[in-house]
Amino acid sequence: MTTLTTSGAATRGKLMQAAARIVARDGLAAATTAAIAAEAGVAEGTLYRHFESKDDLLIAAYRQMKQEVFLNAGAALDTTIAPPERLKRTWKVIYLAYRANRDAFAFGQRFAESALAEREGGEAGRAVMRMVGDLRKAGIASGDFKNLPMDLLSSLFMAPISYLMKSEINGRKWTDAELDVAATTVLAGWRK
Amino acid sequence: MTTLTTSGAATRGKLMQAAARIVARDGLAAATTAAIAAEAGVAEGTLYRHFESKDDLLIAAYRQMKQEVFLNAGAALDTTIAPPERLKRTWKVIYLAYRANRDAFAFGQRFAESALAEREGGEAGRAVMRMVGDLRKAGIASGDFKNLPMDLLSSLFMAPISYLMKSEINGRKWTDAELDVAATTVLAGWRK
DNA sequence: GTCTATATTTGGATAGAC
DNA sequence: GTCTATCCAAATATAGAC
Repeated sequence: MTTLTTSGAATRGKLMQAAARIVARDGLAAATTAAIAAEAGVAEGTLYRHFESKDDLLIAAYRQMKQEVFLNAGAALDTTIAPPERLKRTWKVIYLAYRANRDAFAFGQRFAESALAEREGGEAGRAVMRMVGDLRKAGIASGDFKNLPMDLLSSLFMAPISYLMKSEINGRKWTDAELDVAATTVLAGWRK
Repeated sequence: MTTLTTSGAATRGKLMQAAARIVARDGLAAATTAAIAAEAGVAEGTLYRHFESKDDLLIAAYRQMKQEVFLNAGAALDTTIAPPERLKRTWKVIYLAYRANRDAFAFGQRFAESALAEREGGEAGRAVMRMVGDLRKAGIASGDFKNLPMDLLSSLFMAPISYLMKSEINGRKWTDAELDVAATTVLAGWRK
């Protein structure tokens, strides 16, 4: 069994959530150590018991968020469906995962455009690449997709997710039909 | 004729360029007043003779950059071409405009993800909207495009520009054929 | 592990000479 | 209009009691 001092791990999680929430709401510059600690309901000094620096905290929060979104989305997928339809469904599942957690998305966007992203190393993006790679392989084997490079397909896949979500954060709620247009557009790019 | 004290306007421009360059290279957090002044080759205090605050300087730089890219791109367009082909060419012209000035693009991305973007008000995006609106109208009139909302079309148009340019900044050079795939994908989304 | 100070640095912005 | 010098506030990180 674990020890009774489980509060440590809980505090770590609270700090990551607090940081993500502040970045999503008010931007990276607003995520000061004081603000993060206050939002998490702990003292400022406590932060340094769990992370070596503020940057380390943000990087950890980013990796965890990415993993959650893409692991959950990947698990919900039926690999027996034909690649074209599967591509569209995958696209939509990921979109809806972000919609269900806008803060995670907004945090990710802001983090990715910061200088911290370079320090992160790109490990967080690996889950995406694996998912795109699987889809691509299946679609080429079935003769449905063009044999295009992974990174191009990945860009065409993620780009509308990002742009449509940005609009949602600014108050635009896309209808299901509009999301279908976007998913179909992605498919058109991949299709032979 | 203008007066002889033309150096004022020149200094203003140097400050905006310096700020954009630093943000593009090292991120928003690196664009301190000290760093901007040093990069521009002027004293820190001089900045406040030309802008009320650092934020005002960044907002001015952002607006000017957006205007330049989209005015130049729009001017290069032949409105007699049929909408589908015109859409693809417009997409490519804007892409190449950003490629020719990666710093402008990187600066724009980082600025747009900062809290400053809210203060900017969205004026910078109006040039894009007008261009998309013109294209959309022509394509619907000719029966080539679906009657979809402006903001959806605009998102589908800009999204791959953004994602492909991000890759280029990380060292990936897209071939002309690959750019054509992206432009054709956008067209597929718009097309009836 | 968490808290309450506190040390130290750096940031944005201003004052006043030239 | 520009520079040098400086003020003041805020931010990261640490020390030490509980």
